Amino acid sequence: MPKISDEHRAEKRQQIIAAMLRCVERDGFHKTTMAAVVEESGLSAGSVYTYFRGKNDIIRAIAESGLTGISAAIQRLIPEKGSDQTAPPPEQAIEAATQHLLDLAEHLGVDLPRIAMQTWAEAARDPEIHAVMAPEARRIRASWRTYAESAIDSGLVRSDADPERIAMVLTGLLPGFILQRIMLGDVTPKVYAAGLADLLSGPGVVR
Amino acid sequence: MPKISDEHRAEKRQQIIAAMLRCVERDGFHKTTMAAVVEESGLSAGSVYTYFRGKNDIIRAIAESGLTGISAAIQRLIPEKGSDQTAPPPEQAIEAATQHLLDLAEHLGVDLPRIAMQTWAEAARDPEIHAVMAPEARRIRASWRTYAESAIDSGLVRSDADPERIAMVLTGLLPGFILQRIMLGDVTPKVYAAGLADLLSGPGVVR
DNA sequence: TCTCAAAGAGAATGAACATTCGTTTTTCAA
DNA sequence: TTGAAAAACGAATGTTCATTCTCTTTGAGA
Repeated sequence: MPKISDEHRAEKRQQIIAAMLRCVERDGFHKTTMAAVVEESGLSAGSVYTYFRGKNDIIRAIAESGLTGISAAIQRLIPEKGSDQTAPPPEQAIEAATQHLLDLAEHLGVDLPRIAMQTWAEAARDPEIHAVMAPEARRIRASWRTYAESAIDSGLVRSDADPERIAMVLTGLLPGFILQRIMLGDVTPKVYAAGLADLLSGPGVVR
Repeated sequence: MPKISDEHRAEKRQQIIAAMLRCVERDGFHKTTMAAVVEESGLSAGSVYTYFRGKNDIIRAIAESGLTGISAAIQRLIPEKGSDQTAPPPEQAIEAATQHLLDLAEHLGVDLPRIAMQTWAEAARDPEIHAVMAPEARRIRASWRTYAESAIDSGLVRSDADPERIAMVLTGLLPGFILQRIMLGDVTPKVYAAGLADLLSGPGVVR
């Protein structure tokens, strides 16, 4: 009985997802046709439908895998609890996070900013997509919160600061980076981080 | 010859745009049907098509009016050139800008964050929409840049800081606010600004 | 080697949708 | 009041698209 292994099944699903990602980059979710996904994947219509229940099922899969890994990348910036290492300053943390985003995009061979935009738009209108994406958003916020606590402990931020609020601001900087990449195309992790450093250094005297 | 005045024409167009905005809030651009816009507007299909060439034409009109007024609102935060007034600190500027966004949404009676998300997604995939939206994005950046220059002059930011970089960060905070409103729903202008204030105050000693 | 269940293919199907078109209603200059 | 031109209407149209269905191929186990 020729039955595909779970492994092969996962591979094929990935192949289809990758095909749809390439389409979504160009056309967004609702302007990509299944015919385009079929062609891009190199499979046939019938075949695609044996791996996914339908178009919405592929969209859900993309939303789920979405920005997975961003929260983990932020976690890595945070020194172990109880270690004597100090947290990096916020501008370094933001540079690392945005750079990680670009590296991830290059690794996947997709235009991550454009795809992120499409999935956020989908989350904004479809409660089901919102539900699958919200946990990662919460994880990203939580990672920044842990970072903020660590930054407070390290003396980088005043001790009576509220880590959750700080996490909101740091979380907010990422979509701002992505949107400006799309709309203006000129931001890079380095200059973005430098801007934050300028802002953070306050009215410090020059040299 | 019964011909509609330009004024009446503009009113009708506005009525149709408002109807489509209500649809887009729920369904996004490509899942709202013209039938839905027709019903929501209270007009007939034929009538809608005498005011707009087609669906894309309405989308373009929405993208054009988009976030108009945000850059102007930011401009208002900046003291007159040569005046002896000092610029507000960044956290106050961000609070005012985000609050203005929410006020504008309430005034228009629409869910501006959701609609902004949809238009950005559209800009990310359609060069024509990108082209009509980019100028306002540039204006917003330019307004923040002028603010940054003013903040430097006022001694709020170190004098060797680069105003363009600072503008990138401040510009980036707005979409970050909007996305977190959609995904997590908990940010408000006050707490967002307070988070920025915490971050900006650096390792200051408490009291 | 043979069998048969499952995978793959791609044409066919039917629903959904944007737009048009023929008709009716409204408006206003004469 | 009237007539003609424009606006409004909404059923009809033709296309596009997701999904299904039937047929063919594949390959693991007997």
